[in-house]
Amino acid sequence: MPKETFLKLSNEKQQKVINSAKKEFARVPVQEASIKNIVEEAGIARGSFYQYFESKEDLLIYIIKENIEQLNNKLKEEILKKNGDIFEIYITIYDNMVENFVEKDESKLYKQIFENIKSSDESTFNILKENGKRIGMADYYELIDKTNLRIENEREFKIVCRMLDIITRNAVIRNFKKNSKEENRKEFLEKIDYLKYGIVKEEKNA
Amino acid sequence: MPKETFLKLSNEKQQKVINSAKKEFARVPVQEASIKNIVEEAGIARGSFYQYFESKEDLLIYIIKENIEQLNNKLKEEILKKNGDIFEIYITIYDNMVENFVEKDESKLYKQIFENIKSSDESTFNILKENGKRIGMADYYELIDKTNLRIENEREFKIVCRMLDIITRNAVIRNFKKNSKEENRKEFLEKIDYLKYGIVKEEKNA
DNA sequence: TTGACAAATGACACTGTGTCACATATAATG
DNA sequence: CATTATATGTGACACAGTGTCATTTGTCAA
Repeated sequence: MPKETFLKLSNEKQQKVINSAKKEFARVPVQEASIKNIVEEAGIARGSFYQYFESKEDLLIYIIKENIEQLNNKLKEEILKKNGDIFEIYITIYDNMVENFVEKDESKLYKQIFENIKSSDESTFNILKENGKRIGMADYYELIDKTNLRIENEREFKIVCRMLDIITRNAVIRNFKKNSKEENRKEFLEKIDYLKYGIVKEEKNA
Repeated sequence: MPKETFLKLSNEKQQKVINSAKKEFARVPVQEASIKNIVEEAGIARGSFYQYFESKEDLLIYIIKENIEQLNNKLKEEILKKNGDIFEIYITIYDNMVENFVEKDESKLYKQIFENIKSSDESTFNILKENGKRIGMADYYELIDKTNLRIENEREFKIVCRMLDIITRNAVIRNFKKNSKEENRKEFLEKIDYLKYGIVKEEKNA
């Protein structure tokens, strides 16, 4: 979180800093982003930056946090509407992510963020984990209808969620590269279909 | 590739550079690795580094290249033994990767490399793509027995391969974090099982 | 008006980068 | 062997960016 010094600033000045930062974070991955560029563009002194934020990561998180939280809230609602169908839930997550991150003005900013998520990050918004709780399907165990699923316990549920997570994340990221939104969505649905019914034709013990 | 200046060096001196570099690349991700540390540890002048290599990435690729190529050759052989069973092939890839990268002395070096692969990298060894050809299952289309698979054409085959790729890569990476090799392998096999037979119990049109 | 506290500033010391003119080896030639 | 040519090694240099901190500037209450 920004220090209170920043929050006390006039909206106008805050916005100037935020905008410069968005521009810089859209240009290169966080690690390469330069505080120098941000302060120069915003017209503030180098020292001020450190009076406002702990680090550039602190600033980036602040910038995207609201967006992510909005999305999470929307998703929570949507999830309830899906009557426990885990596949429909992940399709909803996919659609909302594409809508929120790929099709917006800030697409370039999110392109940088998404494309630089490490394979080893289990949560897509790992960057937000310092908030305490990470967003994970695992919390929704009770909500999911497992009647017709080969899921016997919470451990198996988590494994399935991890698979769906990375397949979904990967499918979303494809949208930042290839531009045919329809083609990408079709491919994602095919992947979900494979996950549902398997790649093998015959029934397991046929 | 290193410049020929480097290749002309005595084995001893080459090794000194390689070892310092390995140490540095095991410490931090490539982007953070410092050429200063490498030259200081190796006892060569700063200018010499640039006479030997284009960049630190150039050096890193040189270091891991042999290892990767060895693994690839071994895998090519193994793949032929699997009689076109794509799932057995991916299990072989998994086992070989774990053996080659996780259980070796250079485990820390590969931990840095693997954990910092970006989600957007389609090929696990994207870093090697400048060699021209990337390693991809897609090339093995003809080799795979598709009799009992829900794969009608090359496009669908590629989709399946991409799913298997990221699930496998992710499972390998888990081994750098959690240490129970057995538990990780069991979980990977369960994922493959889900991919084969589906998460849903009933047959598709049941 | 003064004093006290908060905020802003940019010079400073650091760390690391890539380059280049020069020094030093090594090989080739008469 | 001396001389020239060529390849290799070197570290000082100019840059670019970092985080800090003593000092200046602004604000508001007494």
